Amino acid sequence: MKIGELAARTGVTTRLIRYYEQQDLLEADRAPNGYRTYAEAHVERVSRVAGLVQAGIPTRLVKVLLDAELAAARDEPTCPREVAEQLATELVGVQARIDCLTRSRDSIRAFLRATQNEVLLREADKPAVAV
Amino acid sequence: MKIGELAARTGVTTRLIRYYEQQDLLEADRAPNGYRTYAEAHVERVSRVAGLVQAGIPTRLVKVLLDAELAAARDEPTCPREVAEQLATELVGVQARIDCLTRSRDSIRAFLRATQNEVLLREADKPAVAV
DNA sequence: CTAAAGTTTGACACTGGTGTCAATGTCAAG
DNA sequence: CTTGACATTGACACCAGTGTCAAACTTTAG
Repeated sequence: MKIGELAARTGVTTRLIRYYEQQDLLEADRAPNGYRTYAEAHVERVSRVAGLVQAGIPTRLVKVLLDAELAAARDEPTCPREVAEQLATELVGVQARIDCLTRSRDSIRAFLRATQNEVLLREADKPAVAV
Repeated sequence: MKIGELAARTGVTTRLIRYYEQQDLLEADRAPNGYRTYAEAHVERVSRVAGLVQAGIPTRLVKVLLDAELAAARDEPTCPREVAEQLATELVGVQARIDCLTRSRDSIRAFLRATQNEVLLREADKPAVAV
């Protein structure tokens, strides 16, 4: 699939897809004509990247995270001490973000509930198409 | 307490505290000499603000979120339909971020576990001083 | 009284993530 | 072959969040 389709399927602009590639978060094969070509797996990847970036993780770290994820997937026991420590550090940062967001989510819910707007809640909770 | 102390206690630079105030996320009383003075409650508030901003919520929205939180605290049934809808929208965004981060957190954990770095995990999990 | 530390406002500047535009190339449909 | 949709690269630009520095004032310590 070409970049346009990938963009459409992920809701991420082509501009950003190229940017992420430039930041080394993505790799793309090239068709003989120079066009980038993507496989199914890239849809997921792009969504994840965009999600993390939107959640305030700088691209540099997104790379580290996703790389570790890959390494784990095909369990490579190789892990330079230093990388592990960096991840551990990052872990607490991520957890802090989660806690903070969770708290806000809960207050938003409480607020909507308290103001007779449960209707909106139902709508918001269902999808869960999150990546 | 003055801005310096507040900064020390929250780990947020004075620069940012002033910035947040300028963005209308914070209010500060002024001592006769012009110095900003803060109450205990501000420690919490500043931490929350910084946390949300770090989690990728733009300051404009942070204001909306925290305002709703306050309103809910002293249950004001007042809630312009429009605000409720904005919050509902924001809610799904927040939830998406949470899901994405949670997923990454779990993979980091799995990775560290898989590479015999449990030691680091213990360290990272304990504190939970999150705000 | 003086020196050091803290505060105030304001300005300049940088970085990272994005939008947008331009010039050029490729491909598919009429 | 021409037209229109989509790709490519590269540049310019913008905004938000931060850092940092400067000049002036206040307060605290010695």
